Amino acid sequence: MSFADLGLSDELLRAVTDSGYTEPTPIQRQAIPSVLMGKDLIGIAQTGTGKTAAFVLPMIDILGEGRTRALMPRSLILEPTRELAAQVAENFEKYGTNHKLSMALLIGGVQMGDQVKALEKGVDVLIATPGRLMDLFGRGKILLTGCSLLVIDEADRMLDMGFIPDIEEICTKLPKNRQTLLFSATMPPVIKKLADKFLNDPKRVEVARPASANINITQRIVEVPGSAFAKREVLRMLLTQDDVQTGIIFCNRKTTVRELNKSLKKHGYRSAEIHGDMDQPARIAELERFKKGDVNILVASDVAARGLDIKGVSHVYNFDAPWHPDDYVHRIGRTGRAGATGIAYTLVAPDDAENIAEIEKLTGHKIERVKVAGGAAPRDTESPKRESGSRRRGGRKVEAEAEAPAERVIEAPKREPAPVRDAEPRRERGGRGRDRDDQHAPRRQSRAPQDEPDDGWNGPIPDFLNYTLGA
DNA sequence: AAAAAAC
Repeated sequence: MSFADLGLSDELLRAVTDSGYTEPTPIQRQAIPSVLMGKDLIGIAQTGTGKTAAFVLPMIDILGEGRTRALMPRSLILEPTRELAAQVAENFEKYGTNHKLSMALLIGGVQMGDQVKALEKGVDVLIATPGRLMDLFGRGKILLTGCSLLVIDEADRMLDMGFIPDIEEICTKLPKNRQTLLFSATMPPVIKKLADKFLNDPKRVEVARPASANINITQRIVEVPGSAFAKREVLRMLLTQDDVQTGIIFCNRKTTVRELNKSLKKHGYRSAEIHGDMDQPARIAELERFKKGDVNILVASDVAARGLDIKGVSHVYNFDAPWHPDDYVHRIGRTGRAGATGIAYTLVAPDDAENIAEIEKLTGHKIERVKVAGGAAPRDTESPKRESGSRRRGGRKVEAEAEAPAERVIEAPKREPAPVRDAEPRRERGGRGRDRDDQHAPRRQSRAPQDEPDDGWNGPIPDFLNYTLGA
């Protein structure tokens, strides 16, 4: 089965081929022909399954066929987050290169001016988050009566975020006689009711949850003490031990994201951060730095957990075990994409045990526990020669994975001794090749005293390093 | 409990 068998136009097939895709995914195979026939659709699927192309491709052909000059928007795609909306827009550009479709990306956090201008010129596709769409609608800038095609993406996420009333209201502003596609990873009753209300005899398409099915992702749990300080130590061990090309580290809180990123940068890692307290341009900029490879580590809140498609993410770290098991599935799904392999570590403090039980119940399998061996390393290595910078960053395996097959042991990287705590963090004395970091100097000046523990080895050796951790 | 989303 190839894309050519799905009934798509030649121009579209060319764009797909040029993008490097040869074979449709299961959801694309099932959904595309029926969407092309104008049927309503419920897709039980999440990103990573090829869901986006499953609606973008047929939409491009549908809109391309009925082309008159678009005076009013002819289709609307609703997304829960700005990032996802932007990503769908990218898909339209990529696959729509051979069509002359116009679109408007209507998301918050950015100036309204350009969006209004696009709307005034007339567009074929609106890609929007609910808030900004409602805002623009309220200001009389959009007429939705020409939208005969509606996509509600990530409906369960919309529910989580309290968008369902907005969605319902938006639905009533669209013509009754339209085609509606609804995608959701799960089908809670509220979503089922929404579908019953706004879809007409939909075709139902379901594909396996990638998390339970994706054998490309190696999942591991590392048990750690509860403190953020200890977690950061273990995380750095893991980053050093593995050859982390591109990694995303998820935290449960925005404050943790900020603290961790700051800490990693202090330790010489090239990292960026993304969370909802940053304005949109900053989010885009950080994401871009990560995508381009200016940095290889992205510290993120759950704003980045779902749907973000970044190529070549080799590692995902859950700095905190996520509150909801679904989020675990989404987070680790940032790696192991498109047939690649990936590794997902979850740091589990005593408090996180409950969350882990939920996760294992959901995914249906027990996650392998690995140990971080702190051993006697810190004291043994008390040699002033051991300067640390390049070693930590090198990404070489500190320790071959020598261990009993049943139980992997991760050795603590050798480190410099812990001298008396001094006010001036010692790596700023130079000699560690961190000149590049000097551009961050202004930020250092404003360092708050409570940031001190970030400095890891300026303080006393943490007790936990003298034990073997793990189950 | 957290994060997200309009200004």
